[in-house]
Amino acid sequence: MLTIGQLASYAGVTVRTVRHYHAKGLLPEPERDHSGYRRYGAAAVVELVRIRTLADAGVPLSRVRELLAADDEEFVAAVDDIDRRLRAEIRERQSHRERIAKLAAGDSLALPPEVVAYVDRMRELGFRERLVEIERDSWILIAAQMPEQVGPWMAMKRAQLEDESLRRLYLDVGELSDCGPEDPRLPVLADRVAAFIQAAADGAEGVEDEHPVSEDLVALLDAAFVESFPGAVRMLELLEERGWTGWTNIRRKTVAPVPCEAEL
Amino acid sequence: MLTIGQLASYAGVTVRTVRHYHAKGLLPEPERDHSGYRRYGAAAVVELVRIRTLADAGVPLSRVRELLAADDEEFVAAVDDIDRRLRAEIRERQSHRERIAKLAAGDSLALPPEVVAYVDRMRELGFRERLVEIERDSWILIAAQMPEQVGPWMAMKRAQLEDESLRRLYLDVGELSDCGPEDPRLPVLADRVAAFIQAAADGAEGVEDEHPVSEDLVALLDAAFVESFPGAVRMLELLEERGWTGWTNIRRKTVAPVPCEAEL
DNA sequence: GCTTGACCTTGACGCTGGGTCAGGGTTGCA
DNA sequence: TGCAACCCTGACCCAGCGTCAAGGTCAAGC
Repeated sequence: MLTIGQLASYAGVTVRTVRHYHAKGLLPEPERDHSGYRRYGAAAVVELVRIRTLADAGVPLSRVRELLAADDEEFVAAVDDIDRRLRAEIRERQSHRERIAKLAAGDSLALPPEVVAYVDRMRELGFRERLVEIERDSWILIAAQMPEQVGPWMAMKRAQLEDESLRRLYLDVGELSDCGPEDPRLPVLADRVAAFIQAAADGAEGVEDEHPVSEDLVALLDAAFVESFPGAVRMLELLEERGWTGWTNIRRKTVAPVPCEAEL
Repeated sequence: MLTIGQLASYAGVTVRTVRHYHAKGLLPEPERDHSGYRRYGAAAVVELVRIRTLADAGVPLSRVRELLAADDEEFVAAVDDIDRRLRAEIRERQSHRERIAKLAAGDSLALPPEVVAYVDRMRELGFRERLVEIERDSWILIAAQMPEQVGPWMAMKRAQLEDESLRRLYLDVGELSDCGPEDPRLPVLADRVAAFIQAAADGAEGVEDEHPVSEDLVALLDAAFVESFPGAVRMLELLEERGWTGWTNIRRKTVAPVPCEAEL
């Protein structure tokens, strides 16, 4: 008669494993001797080896019992199923390998390469670091929501960067990073932004947005802007005074009807 | 300000996942509002997307924090490490696929093909099913302990099967499957076995065992024999009377010196 | 007879990455 | 005012054991 340790060593597994198989009902609990020790016969070794043969071939323990009792046809069907699972797991790891290799190859985290090029160009052109960061983070958010739009949109942005006057305006927006809410540069900047938007709007009257972005995303990007710049809230107020609302997607303010006292 | 559900949906994960990341310290716990709800800013979405980017590339959560904070060099080293793990996992599944395919191709469980051929031949020759089974189980045990020995040894056993007189003896051993301990066929069979072993021993005087088997394994195989046949114990006794001990590996009995009364 | 070390016993927690209740409070809209 | 849709914490669940804790048992050596 064998003790659990002997059984385990014959089958090349640990004692814990044997007990685990008992608990799972894979291997029947044997008789106990007078002191409560489990005592096994040779047949238990055979059973255990058969279980390990399946387990070592990637069969989940939950299916081992079924396979041990299966006839040929059931066995082949079950094996088919398990093989499918194995292939799926392999494909998964392979796609993981590809993704992680791309990350290591220099993609900044969560950023498509076009965006990396864009923020690099911003740095070259001397944009304030804070502005570059908010831009990068914004694109992380955009890429997460609508990855297919990033490519064409990015091309447009890059072109804007190379436009002298626009770039100068945008460079100055970077000064927001050290403007408090009362900074005298804010109204000046708001004027320039409003003028630019007005010109753009005039030039594109009736033209739909090229890059339709959900309200939610716009709100999120505006929030990111506000979180990043201390002067951002004041800037939004100044733009409202000038008839514009929002930042990410600046629009003409629709004048909300002020309720008359009579209506209250 | 975002609720946890909004944050989760921006990042394409479940609420449970966000809370899990809080618990693991991957994502900092945000402020709570007056009713205890978590309130997130846009920066949290960015962080969460970055975490998911790594997780989706197969980075274990336990290493995500490290990678988010890593410089380029550390990042590449960590990625190398993770890629190694992924490759190892892929190799593992591939070997699982091969093994399970072999099992489905007809290998009886845990049996090398030579052994399958051997037990099939036993059935063809009309051996008792019980004997075939104990033979098969014995080979499962042997293959588990010393797989490399199975091939050559099996060749020898197959040759023995084709030896007329030996086969007849072995066929009759199969009758043990319905012999009680007092069956009159037992002494006759024991005589025949003893005679055969004697002859074999005479022919191989001084020759070492071709197939050295550990004492433990021999004991295990003997135990399997005893478990399978009700008459096995009696058979062993009869062989002892004839000067032999054991079954799997029958040897001349070394006569233990009987203690004289004077010595007690 | 006593000690020591190697076994054995049950019970419980740990790992991964969340899923899925349970039992309760909050918010927002009709 | 009610209802659906959120939110909260706490807890158990999956696989396949590893590992510790706290205690009982066995064989051997002194």
